[in-house]
Amino acid sequence: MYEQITKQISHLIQLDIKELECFTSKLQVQTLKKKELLLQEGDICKYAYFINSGCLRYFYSVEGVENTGQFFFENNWYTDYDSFLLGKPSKQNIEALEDCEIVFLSKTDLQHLFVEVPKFEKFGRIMAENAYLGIRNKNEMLVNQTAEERYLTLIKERPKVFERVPQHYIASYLGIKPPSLSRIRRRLVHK
Amino acid sequence: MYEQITKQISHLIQLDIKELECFTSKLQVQTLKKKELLLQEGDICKYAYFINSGCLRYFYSVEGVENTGQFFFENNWYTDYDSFLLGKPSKQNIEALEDCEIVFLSKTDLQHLFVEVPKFEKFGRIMAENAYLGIRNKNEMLVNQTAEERYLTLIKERPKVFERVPQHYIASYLGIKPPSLSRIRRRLVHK
DNA sequence: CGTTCAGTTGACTAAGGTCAATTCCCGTGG
DNA sequence: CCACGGGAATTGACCTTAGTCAACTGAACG
Repeated sequence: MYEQITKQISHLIQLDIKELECFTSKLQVQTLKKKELLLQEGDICKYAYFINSGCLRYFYSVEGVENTGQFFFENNWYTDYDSFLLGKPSKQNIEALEDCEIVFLSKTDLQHLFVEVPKFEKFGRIMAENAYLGIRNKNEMLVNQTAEERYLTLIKERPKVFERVPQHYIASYLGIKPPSLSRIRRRLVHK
Repeated sequence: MYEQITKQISHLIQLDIKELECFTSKLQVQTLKKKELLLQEGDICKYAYFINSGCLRYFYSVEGVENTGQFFFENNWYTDYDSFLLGKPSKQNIEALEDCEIVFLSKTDLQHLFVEVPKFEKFGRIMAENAYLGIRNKNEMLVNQTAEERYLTLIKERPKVFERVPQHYIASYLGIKPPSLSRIRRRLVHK
């Protein structure tokens, strides 16, 4: 159940059996069917989620239009850090794109962990740093590249996304509508 | 010299005189003239910068076009976290928009600090969390709002920016060109 | 088989970009 | 004190890109 997550943690910080046990005792597991929501807009995000298997996306829903921010696959963490840190209602929805097994850790348990085993502060820092790097990367993509360049970057760097995610979600991730993605694809094959 | 920064730190973590001294002993100061660069694209960002006075922006330069990411004023930290954390060349330029006094802390000193005074791990985590929240906020603005909405949000939430920053930088921050910002402004007064 | 939904395509629209001319603002030096 | 120079901001004419809407195709599933 917790092999993947403990493997990752051990890679990050040196822990003895007892400390590791203290960590895993705080974990919970849940499964999700495809299309189910792990978090809904308006909820306060009280957990950090680790994907054992499956695939998630988060999206904003603005005036009925969905705006996909990112896709996450197995062995990755995700949480709406904004809501999680500040304890305010989330603007995001987190949805299963496939059936998923999710391990999760509550904010209060994480805070206890920081006190009981201060080494976990480092874990907390690295989580935050990774969250930063992820959104920063997405941001640079949106700001510095054209839609076509973003598409090419995604194909090159994360071809897996195209194998596991429907194209209208990819369009939304790229910041365009499905017809535009179609046209970009057509332009590119005709070159 | 270090009053502002120590005040901020003390607010974050409980430190005795000796620990605080350990921190300040690692700080350095530098001044910048308006338009000077604190960091140039291609450099590896080895420092975290705290603004004692003045105002900075960071921007990307892509095919000769500048792309402003954010403005920072006194009593705020900034660093190119991507370059800082990963030790890779920065894609950003950090420029003084006014004459500045900058306090800075090197990455190696920060790492020593984490070892000498582990409480500073918390400081590191909060720095990363804030960096995340900042870019996350900017990203949501770009992704969920139209150019006009972004302009109105900026006026409402950070009117100071309009008092201290030339409009062509603001346009670039909003993700548009100066003529477009001009037209948005005109449309709005005629309503 | 028929329903449903993703993906594509065409015709048209809208938002923002580009380029160039003009005006405004401000600092500097005669 | 005023005139000039230069960059910032505005404006107009035109262009490019993506969005919208609707029709159509095709594959998936019950």
